[in-house]
Amino acid sequence: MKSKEGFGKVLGRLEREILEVLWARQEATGKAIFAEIKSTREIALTTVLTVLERLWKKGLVKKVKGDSVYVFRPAYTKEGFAREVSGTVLKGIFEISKSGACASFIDTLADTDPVELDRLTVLIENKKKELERKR
Amino acid sequence: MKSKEGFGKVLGRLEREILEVLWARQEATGKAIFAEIKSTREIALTTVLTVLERLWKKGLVKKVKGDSVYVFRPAYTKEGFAREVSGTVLKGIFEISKSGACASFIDTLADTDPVELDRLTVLIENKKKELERKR
DNA sequence: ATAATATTCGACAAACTGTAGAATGTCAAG
DNA sequence: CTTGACATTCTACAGTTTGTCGAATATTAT
Repeated sequence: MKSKEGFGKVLGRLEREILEVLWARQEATGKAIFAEIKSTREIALTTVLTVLERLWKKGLVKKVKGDSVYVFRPAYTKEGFAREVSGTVLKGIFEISKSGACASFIDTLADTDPVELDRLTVLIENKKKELERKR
Repeated sequence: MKSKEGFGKVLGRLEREILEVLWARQEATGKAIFAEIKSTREIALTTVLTVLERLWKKGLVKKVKGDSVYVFRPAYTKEGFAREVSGTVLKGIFEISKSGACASFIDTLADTDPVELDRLTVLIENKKKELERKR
């Protein structure tokens, strides 16, 4: 299966770069973010500002007036964001095939970081207990 | 977190509908697919044909000349497709946050179908054994 | 060869993302 | 209060993706 860009692309390249900067710094001005990205590749300040604005409209970053300049912050932690997004995506994929998605999940995890398998076992146990308590 | 359309949208609405028809039928002519979708909502034959063509270009369906008419087939099983796609998506999300994605995976699964938790435990055990064998 | 059918082409609209210059707003120093 | 310097927003365009079809072309059957 090819598909150049990959399916379920979650964010655009620049959007992603910006969020990564914000997650690393907790908060930053548009200019600071611009500077950091600029150190990597050619880009205009307004480009960064525009995308920040879009991220704000999407509710992914917060914008607060600081000392005469707006300061941006991520609206979600990396973990929270990954959680939300994968929740959405997985729900969609489960609709297509739960078993396929499960298999792939384990494969991908094992591929990426086998140690996580143990942690996952624990998560499952906890979840089971949690479900039982509710019952 | 809002985001009207959900992140990681895997396929467009019509693309998805068409694939679902194909997965259900194994194979079908464009016309047959058109008829099925038409029974649900107003749509033109060429619209369906065009999207079938695009799915073919993406490598998601096969197109074979049958008895004077092209017959389409899914290029992947539902399971295989879900597997591929979730592999891609998850790899991307893991890059953002493995723990977040794992947590969400368990949550979503427990939400959708708690019984699967046990099956997942088995999958993990098998995967661990497989990894050990390789070592 | 004609009429009926099937298939492909070309187009347009609406989102989404990247890109950035132009216009406008703000605020402090003179 | 006017002028700069800097900050922010506006407007615009290009490229991609998906949905949508009519028109043109090709194929088949009569």
